[in-house]
Amino acid sequence: MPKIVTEADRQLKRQVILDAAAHEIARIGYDRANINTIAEQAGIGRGTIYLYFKSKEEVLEVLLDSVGQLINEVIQQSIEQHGTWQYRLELLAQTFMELASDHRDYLRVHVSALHGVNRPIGAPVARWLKTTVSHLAFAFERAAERGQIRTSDPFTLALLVLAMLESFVLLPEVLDLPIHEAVARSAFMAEVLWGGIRPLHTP
Amino acid sequence: MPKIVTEADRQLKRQVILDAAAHEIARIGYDRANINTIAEQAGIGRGTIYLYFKSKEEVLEVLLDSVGQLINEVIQQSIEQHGTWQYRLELLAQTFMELASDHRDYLRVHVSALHGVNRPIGAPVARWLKTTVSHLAFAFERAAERGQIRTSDPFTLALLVLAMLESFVLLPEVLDLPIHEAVARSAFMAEVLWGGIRPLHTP
Amino acid sequence: MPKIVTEADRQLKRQVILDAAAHEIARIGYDRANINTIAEQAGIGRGTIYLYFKSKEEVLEVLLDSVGQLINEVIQQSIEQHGTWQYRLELLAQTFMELASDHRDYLRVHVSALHGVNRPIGAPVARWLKTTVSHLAFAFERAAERGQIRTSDPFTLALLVLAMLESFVLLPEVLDLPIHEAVARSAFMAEVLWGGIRPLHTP
Amino acid sequence: MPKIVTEADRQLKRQVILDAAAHEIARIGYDRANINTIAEQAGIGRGTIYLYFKSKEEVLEVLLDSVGQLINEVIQQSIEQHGTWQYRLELLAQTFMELASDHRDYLRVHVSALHGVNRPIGAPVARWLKTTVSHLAFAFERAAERGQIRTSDPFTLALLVLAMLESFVLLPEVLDLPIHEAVARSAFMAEVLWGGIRPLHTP
DNA sequence: AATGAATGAGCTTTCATTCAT
DNA sequence: AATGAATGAAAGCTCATTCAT
Repeated sequence: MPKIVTEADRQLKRQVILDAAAHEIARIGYDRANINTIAEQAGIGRGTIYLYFKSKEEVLEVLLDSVGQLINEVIQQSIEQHGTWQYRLELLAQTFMELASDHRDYLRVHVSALHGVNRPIGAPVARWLKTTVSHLAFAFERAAERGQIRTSDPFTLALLVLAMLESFVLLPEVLDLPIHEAVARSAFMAEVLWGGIRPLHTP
Repeated sequence: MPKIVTEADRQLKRQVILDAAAHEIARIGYDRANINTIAEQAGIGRGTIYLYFKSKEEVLEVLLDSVGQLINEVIQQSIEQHGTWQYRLELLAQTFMELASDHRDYLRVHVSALHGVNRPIGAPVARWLKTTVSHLAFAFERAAERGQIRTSDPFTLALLVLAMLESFVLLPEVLDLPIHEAVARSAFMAEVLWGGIRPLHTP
Repeated sequence: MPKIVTEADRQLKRQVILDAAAHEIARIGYDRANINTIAEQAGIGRGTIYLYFKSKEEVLEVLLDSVGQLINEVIQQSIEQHGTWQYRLELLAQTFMELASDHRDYLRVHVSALHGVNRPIGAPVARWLKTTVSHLAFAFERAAERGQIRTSDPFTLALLVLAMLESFVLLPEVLDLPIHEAVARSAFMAEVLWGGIRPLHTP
Repeated sequence: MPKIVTEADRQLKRQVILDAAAHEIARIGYDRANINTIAEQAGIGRGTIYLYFKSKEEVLEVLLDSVGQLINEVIQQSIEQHGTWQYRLELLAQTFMELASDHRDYLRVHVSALHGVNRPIGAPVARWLKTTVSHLAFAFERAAERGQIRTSDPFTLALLVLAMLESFVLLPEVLDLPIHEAVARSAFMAEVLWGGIRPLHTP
């Protein structure tokens, strides 16, 4: 009888590989990240990676899709909340920061790919950006229609919000902040943003 | 008899090389950018590059320093203006957009290196960020002291402003805008930002 | 309780593996033939092959021995016939063609290994060639002594005959002939050959 | 000034590489032949080969085209001779043998590729075979029309002749003959062949 | 000063073979 | 007995850098 490997086992090992890959790519970038090193860090043989992924490129694609989904979920949950948009923005900033803290390597890879140059490999993240900006812009547009926020350009606003969020992933590295400090900063970010879009009559 | 090459000639050719390098790196990234292709685009021989730069890495370093200075000048000139901070922010956004439009390749390389992963090569841009954030934060702090703007965290505010500015390098890819449209978007950005930091008593 | 596997069962499964191997090797050659693909085509697991053969190399060896024996039998039966040598040659050509048609993959592998380069793996076929040429040469020598054919160099004649026969394995590929046409061609081959060695006084 | 390398220099070094490749491929076959070893035998660095050939596959293609041309020249010169066809066939056999002796590695590669299995890489030689068989068949057809030889199937006859010639590349390995002996054998081959196709009225 | 031919380290990927189940 | 997941040696190829000219 063959060794029995369930689909769950496969997914588990895929995750181990993805984690190792995220670590390496976050450290030295996709091009320099070495399949051999990734395998070592994943505690498996070099060839084993190719039983789980078609190529090095596919590892990155799955990685990016995975983190893209994570981010989308955070955004979705935040902006679908009941309550004021001030509150929603605070929540968005905070949960995004927590995500970045929990999955630091993944976020680094994501941001790196997003702002990275136009290699074919950047395409998936570019698509992600367009989609996510659109969703966010739509939410802003509805909010503006209802007088909950005030904006003349929901699309660009959405891009700005995403840019702010993603730039905060850089914070820990640049400022060497402990995590609770960074969370506090995210609150400030939400505050500035809210100031920029709140309806004039709000206090 | 050796050909006489003045320092000005050297600087000129260095610039030609840097332009070619910026083009290639903006296109496919530092790691994939090919010294041979860069030499061809610069119209010189492959080995000649090494008479002007120690290594491929040095080319990038000089490139990044160069664009870093360009950005600093734009920022400096904008925030040192006379007039309201609302005006200064508008000017900053606009001139930055013009810079991004005039030196698109350079800016792409800059943003890519800034958000890129932690390779040794990223260090120069990280230093640039710390310095520039500090300068900007200092200006915001002074402005806050004078009641020209309202902020509780000048440092983070500075980071937010830079994040907004740099995010606009993505605009062409995301929105496919003609340049005058993009400039208009920058005005919107300044508007939101100003809304977020203007003193409460301002109109 | 171990499954009981008789020697006959073993031989049967060995044959299945050999067939699959012949198919793959005939298609893309020994070096590129993939153990995994062979196993799939044989309808067994990858590791199972190693219960029946020591290595990939051994599979080829057995394959070559097997087809070598097949050919020898055809040759033996033809030249041991009663009747004129003209008849025997015709029969040889025809039955060889039928063999090539019935076991096309096996013959392709055989010819490929025979004319292939001097890898250790070619040794078995080289031995086969020496032996078979010798047998055929011996028969020609006896026939010459009895005046049934006329030749000054039975050994080289034997080599020529084998070369002609084997070259006909190329026929389908070169001429895209249907099988009965190819058989007709084999008759022509026998005719030319007979013309070259028949005693002068024969009609 | 760059190092000046003339086209003649290039061709010379290409030839050195081809010779080394022919040696290795004749020894262990195309698939096992190692670019590294070939480079070593050619006395150059590993990467240098790729300055002269696009890929390992191209090396083989050029190699095969080159030997194909050599063979074609020998055939052409022989069958265009004045004199009887008996003489032409003798000449053909002899000059072919000399070719095989002068360029043993090249001929081994040629024959190996010709009888090798249907890898994409075999296509060039298959084309060569079709063309060359056609040419030869055409010559035989004309000769038959003029009553110089007697054959009912020029095409198959041409294939037979080529098969005989190529089979003699195996001679050294099978018989371990010194070269003059091998040439003598080629005379025998021509003799048998001539016997098989000479017009009935010839002596 | 300028060149581009030459180099070899280092990369991704394949695949015969092993072995726990 | 049978399996297929796991392995790592080995291969082709790219490219930053050197250096003879």
